[in-house]
Amino acid sequence: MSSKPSIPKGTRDFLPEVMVKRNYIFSTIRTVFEKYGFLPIETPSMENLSTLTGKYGEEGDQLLFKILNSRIHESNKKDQLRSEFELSLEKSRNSEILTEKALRYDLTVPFARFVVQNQNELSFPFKRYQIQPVWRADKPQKGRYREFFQCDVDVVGSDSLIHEIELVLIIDEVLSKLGLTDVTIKLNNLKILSGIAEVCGEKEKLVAITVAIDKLDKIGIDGVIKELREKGVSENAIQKMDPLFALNGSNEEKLRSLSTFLELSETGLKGIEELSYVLENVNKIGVGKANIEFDVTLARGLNYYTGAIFEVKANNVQMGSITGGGRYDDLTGLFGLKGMSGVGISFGADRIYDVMNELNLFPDSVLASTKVLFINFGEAEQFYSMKIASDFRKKGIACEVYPSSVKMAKQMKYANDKKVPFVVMIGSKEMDSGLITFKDMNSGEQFSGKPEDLISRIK
RNA sequence: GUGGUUGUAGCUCAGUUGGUUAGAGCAUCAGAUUGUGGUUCUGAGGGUCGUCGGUUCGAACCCGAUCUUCCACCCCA
Repeated sequence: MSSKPSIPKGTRDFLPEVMVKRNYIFSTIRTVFEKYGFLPIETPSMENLSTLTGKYGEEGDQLLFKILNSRIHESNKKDQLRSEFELSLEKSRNSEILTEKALRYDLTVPFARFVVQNQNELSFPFKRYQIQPVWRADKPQKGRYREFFQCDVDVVGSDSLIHEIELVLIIDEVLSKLGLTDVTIKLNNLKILSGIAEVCGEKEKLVAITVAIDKLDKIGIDGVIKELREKGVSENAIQKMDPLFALNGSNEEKLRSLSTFLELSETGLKGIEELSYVLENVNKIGVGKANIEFDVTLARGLNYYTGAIFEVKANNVQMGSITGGGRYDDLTGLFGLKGMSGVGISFGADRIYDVMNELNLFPDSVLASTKVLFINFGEAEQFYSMKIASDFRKKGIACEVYPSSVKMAKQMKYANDKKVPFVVMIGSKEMDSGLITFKDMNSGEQFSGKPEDLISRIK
């Protein structure tokens, strides 16, 4: 029996009205990326499972969309398939006989794979951008989809902090171009977090510690301490961490008190130095309205970051981070290419869309693709209009001729609904005089003149 | 994955202890206005009440399952 067709949970169809707005976001981002010298690449939707597993931590592995191997019903190893499947029911495991491919989880790890694989074609430092969908087998919520677009910029083969500085400038420029001015760019450095763990004498508990203090905002000091205890962090270490929770003041003040805290950790001090350098120089160059904040509690779970960590939050909107990233010193090392430091960020296009939609930040002009609509008064008038429309298009003006000579109110309404700014009327009067009548739909004013008069008005 | 929540017209939502033909606003379409939209007036169309099953003389309403939405945890764009 036929039931309504549907699409998988967490995926969406995009109607034209939505697509125009999405494309506005993509093209804004792309334009900025290119202005900073980044070049586009694409990689396949699916990667070998072995490329992805183990790169995102245990949680990440669970969120991979694995692809079942094709034609297993034709296999002559059915016993092996059965026993592997039985084992998979008991615990998470990857068995190549069952699944050897997965949809990509992000764009960074496939990029590292790409760099290693194509290293002889690339010249370093290599700056690339990549705008493609990624997939996560997460439980969907608001702002959390199973298929969504990431817009990544990364540079590999350079450990210069100039890139960290430029990434902050890129974030600022993209978001202010989109009208997202009330945002906070949070910065931290993994070396600072390592230093903290070191000073507390719990170096090997780094992940547990960072994950716990990341939740400070949410669960408070007591909650963090409780979680630290549960994770087996010693009382002594927890006590030592106390000053961290009291950090406040300007970025400089926070860094100063932290450098005292970290004075015995070479790594920690290096982190402070890097972060100070980035903050100082970003300030010198200057950004728009974005707040830039050093946040010690900012810890991203990804276990490949080694230096700078970035995260961007839109203020006054209930939405997770809209951009995130960091520096990874040895991601290509996992694929056999040592000594290639990389750093990059990723804009979450779908979340940016949701935030912009909620705050009504899409300009009307985004929706107005057609600049001129020619009213259709009949066949002779229609072809006369089409000739002029053709001239307009040669001048780069998007226009259309209404397809049939239905009553004018309907044609006007079409222009109005589509937010077309100018309507041209050519009836027998205009055909005789060689002039055209055109109306400015915003002001309601109507003029008579040559086609060039309208063109100059539009430009 | 665990726990909870939601679903009624294209959209936002009413719908009484279970009781004739399920309503409103907005949107759509038609007319008032045969060369003038966005304002106004009149009218019309549009629903298997998420889906499947159960209880009942009778279900939008009660029960079960399933899907979906949103929320918390986990994690994250």
